Amino acid sequence: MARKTGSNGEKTARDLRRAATSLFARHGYAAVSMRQIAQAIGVQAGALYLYTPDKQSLLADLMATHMTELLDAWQAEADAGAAPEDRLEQFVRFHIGFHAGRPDEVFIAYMELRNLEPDNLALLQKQRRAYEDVLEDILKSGVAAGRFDIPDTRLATMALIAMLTGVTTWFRSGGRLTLEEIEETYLSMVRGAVGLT
Amino acid sequence: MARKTGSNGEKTARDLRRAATSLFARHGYAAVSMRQIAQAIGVQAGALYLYTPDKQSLLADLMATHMTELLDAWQAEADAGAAPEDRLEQFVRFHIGFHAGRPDEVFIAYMELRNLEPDNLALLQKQRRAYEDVLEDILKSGVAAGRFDIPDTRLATMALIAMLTGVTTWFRSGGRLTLEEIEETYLSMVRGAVGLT
DNA sequence: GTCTATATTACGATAGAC
DNA sequence: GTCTATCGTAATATAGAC
Repeated sequence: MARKTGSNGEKTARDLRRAATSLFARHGYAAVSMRQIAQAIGVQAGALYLYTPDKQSLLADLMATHMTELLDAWQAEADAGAAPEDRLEQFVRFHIGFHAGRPDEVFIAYMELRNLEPDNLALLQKQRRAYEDVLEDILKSGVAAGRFDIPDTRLATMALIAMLTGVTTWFRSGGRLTLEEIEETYLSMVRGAVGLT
Repeated sequence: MARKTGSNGEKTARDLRRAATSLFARHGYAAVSMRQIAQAIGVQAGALYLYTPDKQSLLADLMATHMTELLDAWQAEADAGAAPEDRLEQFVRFHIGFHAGRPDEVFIAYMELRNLEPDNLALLQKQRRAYEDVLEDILKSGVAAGRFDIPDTRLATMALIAMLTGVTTWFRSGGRLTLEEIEETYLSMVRGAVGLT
């Protein structure tokens, strides 16, 4: 009971982020008004400005938070000492699992880059690049160990991330395939694509 | 000289489509105003309504035209009688080549679905599905012929199209790699992913 | 912390002159 | 075919009461 009666700030702050994430993903940042967000959480539009200095900062914060969580989650479970093929498998499972559980955040992180102002865009591109480098490092180590057959690790990185991230555009929990089945299929395609026998 | 002096309608109509395509791709449909489009082609905002009944129709028309051109272009060069692995190669080269030459249209076709009104969305999803079926038919024929090793052709279709379309997000003519080099690399990754030896 | 009220600006679309 | 002018609406953001 850290908060006073009638004071709802922390809950409203959480609701705001959740509502904005959902609305931005569904309709796009530019198409969503502050009034819509306010209505979704049951406050007046003016009250939103207690929690964010402006609409742009809200978008930038949602995107940066998502990328930070992504990078932290990987750091927490990565095993840098494992063999390249095992690290690749771990990455594929991690990427699909993490992204499938956050379809709205992923959608925003990929679709709303163009609505970020320059400073915010620069930060996000740095974070994306750091995540791409995670996979590229794995591919490089596999090539160095003679386990992977990849002419250009940068190109393969972009290709594989695009393939894996695409899952979020059509995956729905409870659909035709379980996440485990999808992971298996994608893993075998990724293995084939990098030339693992 | 089919047109009268001082009459510029056909050129303006072309300019309108080109400017709208560029602006929608760069900033997003919802973020672009009719005034911006008008300014880009040097007319007043009101004049745009001589060429489109409204902003939504303009978007829907651009997207449907792109998909129609994509499907027609494939029909014009597809060789349905060839062996599965040859048809797959042809599709990969076609897809990369066609999409790399139209980055703005591709961007819009994938990003602005959520801004289409229901009737327009239904048409576009039908067209997308038809294009996805092109690849899935190839994969199915390869599986039937014992040439491809694919547990789920629908899943593989979505994965491969996501991978191939991703090229447009970073490919720039004159960059580090030529389109031919990219085609070769992607082709070898696709071959591996479908289990072609 | 949330409210009402409002300043300011911009939007999509239309009317009618030329 | 394009213009100017404008209607009606809605946007972001702020001010100040409670």
